[in-house]
Amino acid sequence: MSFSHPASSPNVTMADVARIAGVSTITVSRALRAPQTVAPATRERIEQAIQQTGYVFDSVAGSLKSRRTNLVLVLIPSIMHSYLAHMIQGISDVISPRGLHLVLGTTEETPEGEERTIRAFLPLRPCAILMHNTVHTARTREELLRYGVPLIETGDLIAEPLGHVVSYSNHEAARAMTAHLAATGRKRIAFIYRGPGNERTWIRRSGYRQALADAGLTFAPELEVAAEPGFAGAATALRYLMGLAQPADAGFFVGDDLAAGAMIECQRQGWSVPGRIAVAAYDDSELAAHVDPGITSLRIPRYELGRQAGELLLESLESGAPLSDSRSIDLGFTLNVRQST
Amino acid sequence: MSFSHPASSPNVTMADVARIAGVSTITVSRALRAPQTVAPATRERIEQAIQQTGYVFDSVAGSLKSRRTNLVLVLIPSIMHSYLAHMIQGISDVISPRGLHLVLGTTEETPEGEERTIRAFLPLRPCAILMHNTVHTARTREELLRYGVPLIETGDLIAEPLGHVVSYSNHEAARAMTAHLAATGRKRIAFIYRGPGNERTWIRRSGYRQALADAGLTFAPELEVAAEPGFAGAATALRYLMGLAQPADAGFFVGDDLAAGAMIECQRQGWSVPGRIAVAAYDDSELAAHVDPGITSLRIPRYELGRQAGELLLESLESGAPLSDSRSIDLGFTLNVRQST
DNA sequence: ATGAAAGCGCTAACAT
DNA sequence: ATGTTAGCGCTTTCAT
Repeated sequence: MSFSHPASSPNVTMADVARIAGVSTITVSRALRAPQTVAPATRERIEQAIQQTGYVFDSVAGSLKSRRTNLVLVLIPSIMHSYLAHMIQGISDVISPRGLHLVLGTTEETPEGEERTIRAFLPLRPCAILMHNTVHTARTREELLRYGVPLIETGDLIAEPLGHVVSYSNHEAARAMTAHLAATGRKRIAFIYRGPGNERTWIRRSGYRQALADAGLTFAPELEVAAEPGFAGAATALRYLMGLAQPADAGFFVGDDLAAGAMIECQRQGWSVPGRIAVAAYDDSELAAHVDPGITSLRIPRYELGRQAGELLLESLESGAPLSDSRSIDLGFTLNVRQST
Repeated sequence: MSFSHPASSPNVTMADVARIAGVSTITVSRALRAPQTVAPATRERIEQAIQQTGYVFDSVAGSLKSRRTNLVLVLIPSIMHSYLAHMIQGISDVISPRGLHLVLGTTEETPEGEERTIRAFLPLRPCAILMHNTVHTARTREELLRYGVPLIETGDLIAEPLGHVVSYSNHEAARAMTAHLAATGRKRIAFIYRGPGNERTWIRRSGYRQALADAGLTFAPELEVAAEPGFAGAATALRYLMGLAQPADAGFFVGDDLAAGAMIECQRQGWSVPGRIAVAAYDDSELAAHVDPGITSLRIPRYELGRQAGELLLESLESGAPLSDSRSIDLGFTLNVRQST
């Protein structure tokens, strides 16, 4: 597509500012980037020239020569996943004060979508890349490693990351919750996830299965249910589970709002919680804490995940350490037991 | 800050590709941007050279020469406001296929924050700017107009926009809901907003007050309450309203999740809804529709707001029309009446 | 503390 | 359909 709209019309350049201030362009450049290296009096004249002309620095030109942008690419499955908002805010809070900007891309939940998105974004020359995903195509892995900027993966603690990892263990979190349900005497614990599920879903499911095995409970395939998104999906899944020959006595709802939908359905049907069925949620929310009965949930430190990822990114940029010596940070999770279990 | 990390190491340039393909750089450039203007055989050789070298286009250099970036600046109050996610997704869905990238900035809810953010982002030379805000400092207005790219404001239909407007009327929406409450016989209608409130809050309040006047109800200052954020804030506000000498008989909850918090408190206190008090929400949500009783809410077309803003932005970029001939699009709202009123 | 020269990797403008 | 020339606005490098 060709845009006839100029980014900015007859423009004031650094050269103009320099001329007015009676210095060379490089001095203006230094006054902007490292003020302390320019004499106060000179700086003053430059400031005035900038005010007078309304000069706006052009980082496109700056980046071309310096071979360094201030763009951080953040790749997420979808913007609509509200649970990512906290993480993104965490990233933003850390990088913005350092002059870095956040460019948002979505992967549509698939490695292929991620590959397309990355290919579309690399021409921007981001100075770092953060991905809420740990499963990539071979080409993506290769292209990212070749590109050579700091890489951070979030989403799960993985064995062979591309670069840094900041996360918690999905497997352990799901296992801990399932173990809690088993410890409170539940025998028919269902695992309800938002279909069609992604890599993290399967990891969580493996934690669930492991906890069942640990507790000596028999694994029942009919208790693993892919729910349609939304409250209605949760309700449908729950009705199915309660209608089984051997009904579920606990539901572990893995995904945005699934547990809330289930609670509403229990109320509607008159199924007492936790009397008839225990309800547990993967992700904590204000709702989970405030409804009556409160919903037992896993608290994932989403904001902190973003903050730490941002910090790590800044450190990496400053140290210039090679991708190969990467760090893996485990931020853990908390099991908030409430009245629903 | 100085980063020693190169955005990309010893790089393949267009000149390298051109040499290998046996053409000039401009031909490679054309093959990438307008393939149909290059002979198929030539194109083929260029493709191969790109594959072979792993060449990645550098849009920093491209933008410098063409004076045109593909960055769209999207300014929002805060990333944590989940109701904006739909709008941002709408924008993204429209602009991504056209090769534009979304850069996210936050204004911290104040015109001064917005001014700082814009100043920090203008050096990126975004090709368009979208703001979920209609109140700007004088300097911001001046800087944006001078900068000269297409501008879109969302958040409210305003009389004197900087550029285009895509929104609905906050005043009319609040008025319609309040009128509905009055029409169903409520006399003591409370207006509960998330404190400290922003420009949109006051506009909505003016709609509320207008509807009261229209219905011949006396305005009661004690019925306008700034709630603390979160469910607890809504509960506190509600208890206050019910404890008044003349208690409220309807609550219009204006802000994220306030209504849900109120419903929970009603349940806890045993206040029947809508018998003892009617509950209405400014913003529709899945929760509002599914809880029992369902919550009467205003549906704001958030995704569509983003989509249309994106479309308008693309049109503006293509037409190159001056900022002055801007459009104002009213997407309206819907009043979803449910059992809570 | 400041400057001169060179050039980053592309694309506009004008050929042919 | 393809090429030549020039230069976008900065920063690097090397001087002074």
